[in-house]
Amino acid sequence: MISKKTKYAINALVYLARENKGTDPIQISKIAESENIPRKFLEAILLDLRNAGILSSRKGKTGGYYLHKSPAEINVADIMRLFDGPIALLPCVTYMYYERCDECKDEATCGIRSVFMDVRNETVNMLKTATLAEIMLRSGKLEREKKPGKEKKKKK
Amino acid sequence: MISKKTKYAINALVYLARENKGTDPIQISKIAESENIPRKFLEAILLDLRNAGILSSRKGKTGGYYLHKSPAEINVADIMRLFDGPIALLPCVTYMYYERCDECKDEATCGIRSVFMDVRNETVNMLKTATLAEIMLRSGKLEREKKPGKEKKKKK
DNA sequence: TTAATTCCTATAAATTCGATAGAAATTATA
DNA sequence: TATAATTTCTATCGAATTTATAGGAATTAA
Repeated sequence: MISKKTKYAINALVYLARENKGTDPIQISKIAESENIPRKFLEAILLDLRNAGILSSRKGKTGGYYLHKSPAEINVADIMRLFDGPIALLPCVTYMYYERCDECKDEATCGIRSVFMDVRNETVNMLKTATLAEIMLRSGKLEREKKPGKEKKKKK
Repeated sequence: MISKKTKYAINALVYLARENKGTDPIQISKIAESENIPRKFLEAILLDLRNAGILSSRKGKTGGYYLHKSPAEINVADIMRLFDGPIALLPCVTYMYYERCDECKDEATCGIRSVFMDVRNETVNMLKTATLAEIMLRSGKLEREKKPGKEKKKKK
């Protein structure tokens, strides 16, 4: 399971991607209220995102947060790594934070490692594809499926 | 990351699958020593595996543990679920232990949920395929690749 | 009866998670 | 220049989880 921090972060980012039509930054309290995130907790999260170069901020009155990159450049894999650490399920199959399993006999021939290596690769691929842009696209699609509107369906 | 419990469990199971040529059960201490697992900790793990119907045991002198199912019927997904709970990364995309995200507005149109649903499906598929038999097969393959023996290579 | 084992219950230290409190620094604007 | 609204920083805290360990009861072969 991902942590609440990561979940809150993704929700906040999607909100910012959606709402940021104008150029004005959006305040913490507005995001917190809209996304049902504890105010003070969100504060720390946004700060981390800013220090990671994903968000920018303006201080003082009329201050707030806004995306530092385009929604297509921000992906879930990076957010998860920032708050929860490696995506891999075993320390011996991470790229960045590799650590040997102390109980392991021979890593090179470990069948367990081989399995979890495949899982990591597949998962990272999927989560890298999951950008804010992609997430918004999916919501849109789901909404259109939900209420079959008056527009002609192109599919099928 | 999976817990040490799960990692130890998988290692112990693979060991049992490999070693259990004869019919005699294998003792906790032997597994613990061979796989570098704290004795008392392993005790609890094996008990859980037994209660889950994956291992059987014999008590008293000459007692020990052995597989209750064939290596092809024991998969990593089940082991992970037993010790670490759901494989899904969000509570709203598990099959067995579904729980609504309290901060969520509309689950049916949630783009985040859609992404994590895909990830869960793919991961579960891979981990179900990862049986003890499959893990042993992979080790064998890796060993053959490591020391290119005298046998003719069939591949390429 | 003894020795060797699994089984059971209780506990404990260390770490992580989710969150809050309070005040300092910054900035627009009246 | 003063004020109000905001981000930023530091510190702390309780609860849950993880990773074990201790000690003895129950079981069984010899």
